[in-house]
Order: sequence, then C-alpha cells, then structure tokens
Amino acid sequence: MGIAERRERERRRRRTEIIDAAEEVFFAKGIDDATMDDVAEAAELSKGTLYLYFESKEDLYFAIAARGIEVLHGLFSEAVREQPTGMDKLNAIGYAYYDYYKTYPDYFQAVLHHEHNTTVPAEATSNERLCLSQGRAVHGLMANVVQEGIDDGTIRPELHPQLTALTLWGAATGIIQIMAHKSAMLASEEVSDDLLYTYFVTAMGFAMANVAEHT
Amino acid sequence: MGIAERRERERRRRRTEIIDAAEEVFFAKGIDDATMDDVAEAAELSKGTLYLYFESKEDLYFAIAARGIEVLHGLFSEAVREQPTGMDKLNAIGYAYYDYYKTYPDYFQAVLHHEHNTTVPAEATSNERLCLSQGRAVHGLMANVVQEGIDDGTIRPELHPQLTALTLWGAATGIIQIMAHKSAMLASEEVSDDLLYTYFVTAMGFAMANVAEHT
DNA sequence: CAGTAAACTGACCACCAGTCATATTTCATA
DNA sequence: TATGAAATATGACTGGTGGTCAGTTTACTG
Repeated sequence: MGIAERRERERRRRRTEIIDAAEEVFFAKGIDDATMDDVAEAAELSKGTLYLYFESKEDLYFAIAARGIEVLHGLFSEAVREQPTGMDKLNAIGYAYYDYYKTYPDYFQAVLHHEHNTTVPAEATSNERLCLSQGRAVHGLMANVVQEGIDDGTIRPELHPQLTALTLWGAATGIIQIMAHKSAMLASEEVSDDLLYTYFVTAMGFAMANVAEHT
Repeated sequence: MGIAERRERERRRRRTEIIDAAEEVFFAKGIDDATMDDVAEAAELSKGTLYLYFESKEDLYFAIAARGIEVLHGLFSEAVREQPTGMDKLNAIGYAYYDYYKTYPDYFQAVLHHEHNTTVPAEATSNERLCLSQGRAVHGLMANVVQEGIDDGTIRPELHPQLTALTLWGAATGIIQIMAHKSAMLASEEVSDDLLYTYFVTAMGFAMANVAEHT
C-alpha cells in the first residue's frame, strides 16, 4: 500500500514549497516587514494552510535557519577535507565561516536569529529543536578538529576541545556581526571586511597554535 | 528670563521619567512583550505623550541603550585606572565587560539590540545617533589602551590599535552571547560562565601579549 | 481677563499573527 | 459507481499593538 507513502511525500513537498516561498519573501523584505499573507501569496496557498505546516511565523523562520545550518555544516565538512593537520583544518573552518557569511548572508541572519531567540529546549518548537540538533553537529565537527590538532601536535595540548570550539564559534560570530556596523567605529580608517576577518583569524591562530611544535 | 530654562529642565525631567518607566517595563516583560500602553501607564502619562518625546518604541529603547553604553563607558574608565601597563588595562577591560553583562544584563541586551538594529546613520533616529557616538567613545578608549600597551612594550608592536579594539570587542560580545545558550552545545560537560570567559580572555592574551618582552 | 503657545489626552486607525467554522478533495468500501 | 469519512485547504474574522491627531488643559503674557 503506497498511498500513505505518497501522502507523506506530498506533505513533505508542500512543506518544502512553503519554506521556499518563505525564504523568498523573508529574504527580500526582512523578517519584520514580511507578513504571513505575503508568504501565503508567494506559496499560492491560503494563510490558514501555512499554520497546518508550521506552528508560527517564528517556527517557519526556524525552518529556514535549519536549512542554513545544514548548508554551513556542508561547507565545514568540505573545508576540512584535504587539509593535512588539525590546525590547518581549524583555519579552513574559520575562513569557510566567513565565506558562508558572504555567500549566504540571509541564511547567516536566520541562524543568528535562531541563536538569539532560543531559550529552554522544553518549550521549543519542532523546527527550533531541529536547529539545535544541527547546531550540535557543527559544534561536534569543530571539537573533533581541535582534538585532531591536539593529537597531531599542531594545537596547544592544554586546550579543551569543546570549550575551544565554543570560543572560536562565538568569537567569529561576534566579529562578523560587528562588520556590518564597523563603519560607525572606524571613522577615517579604510578597513575592508576581508582585512578585519583575516586579522581576527591570525589572532586566533596565535592563541591556538602549538608553539612548542619541536617535540 | 529663567522660564525657558525651567521649561527645558522640566522637559528633560519628563524625558528621564519616561525612560525610567520604559526601563521598568521593558526589562520586566522584554521588548517584544512590553507595549507602549504599558509604558504609558507606568509613566502615568497618555500614550500620545510618549510620542512627543520619542519617535517610536524602537527610539525609546535606543535611549535606554544609550544609558547602557554610558554605564559601560564608566566601568571601563574605572577598570583602566590603577593598572600599570597597557596589557593589564586591556585585561581589566575584558573582565569589566563580563562584569557589566553579569551586573546589568538588561542594559547589555539593550546595547546588543542597538548594535543589531542600526544601519545607515543617514536615517537614524536621534537616540540611535546618541548610541553611535557613545559607542565610538568606548571604542576610542579601547584603542587608546592598545596603543599604550604597544608603547610600553606589553602588547605586540605590529598590532593595529583600532582593528584590535574592534576585534576584541566583537569577539568578547560573541562569547557572552553564546553563553546564554551554551547548555545546548555542551551536553554533558559542566562549564560555568566564569570558566568560559576566563578561557576566552586567556586565549586573547596569548594573541595580543608581546612575547618578545625582553627588548 | 483675553490670547496664545506648549504640553497633554485618548479615541481612533491600519495592520498583522493566528484561529476556526466551513468547503473541497481524496480515497476506502460496498 | 455511490457514499461517507478523513485529510487538506480556505479566508473571513478576532484580538492586540504601534502610531496618529483633533481637541483639551495648563502655563504664561500683554
């Protein structure tokens, strides 16, 4: 009996279509200015139908954020491949994150929104949980890379993999966020985003790299 | 003719009273849940009056953020005093920022909100501009401290004061932001906020401190 | 005691997230 | 093929909110 399966498949497709439409609308107008009526029109559905697939506007945006995290995870996996040492991999991840921000600024924004607006997992919506679990995957990937670097001697052995991953993630996110309004800070100086980020990655390199590599 | 002056004084006082009321309401319920009617009631004024003093709800929140930045600037100034070297001052600022977050989490939140929701200065509200100029003051203070450290040999001489200040500010903010939902990441590990932040400051110390101090 | 300017009011408007009674479509069963 | 039940979809409606504005009150002046 393949009918139930087809129904399930169609339900998934509809869900995907709604997220596609929502991306279009949310990314074009921004979350605050976009309305659920806009999304409904873009999806060629009535507003009520949207609420059969998503708990709320917020939940729908979380679904987009989940996509965003998935994309990011893919980029990280790719960046890590072909890098010889743990430290090299960590650097590659650092730049992959920046590329991500530049290539998918709207996804970046959505992921950020999720990070800001998530509280206790107990009362989280389904898509919020999805984001959380995917976020854990990314975090795990980073922590593993740090461990690898410790093992191969390219990263300071006294570092704590999980803590280091968390620190790098937070710091990099902070740097990227400040880029948007840095013009207000650096009055006369002409500083490009690239320079600022490279500056940051270099600094983190100083902090993480194993100096006593002559063991 | 002191009447105009008194009028001006009273206008300022009313403005202050409104911000006081808004802080109470916004901090208690959070920006999204708090309404302008709530603020009006707390201020014992009609809603319309609020709009004689502030352009919008957002603008009113910016006024609170401006207070927050002022408080922060005071803490930084105090932290810097009595520290012998530039690097010591930088460290003191790092911990002062964390203290600020712990002591005035609501101000921290308001400042963050401003940083996220500010775009081009051209179409900024008056209180938004206020935040920007006060932000520049804090940034300037930090940049000066870095310069001082370079001059007294405690900070790497090749560092760029403004860029370094920006990097540290962004990174520290990112770390603090990630604290709020770190539990989702560090599943089993028991990591306190204090530990995480100390970990971060230590790392930044590695990155900034002048290793060749035996000149 | 008018006249006027500033401060203040609150009913009102436009807009929007979310709901729900109703309608349509799909499919199993006889 | 007819029937009805389950799944899916609809859109008018509601409650609540940011912001407005015509009118009122208050404070001062000549």
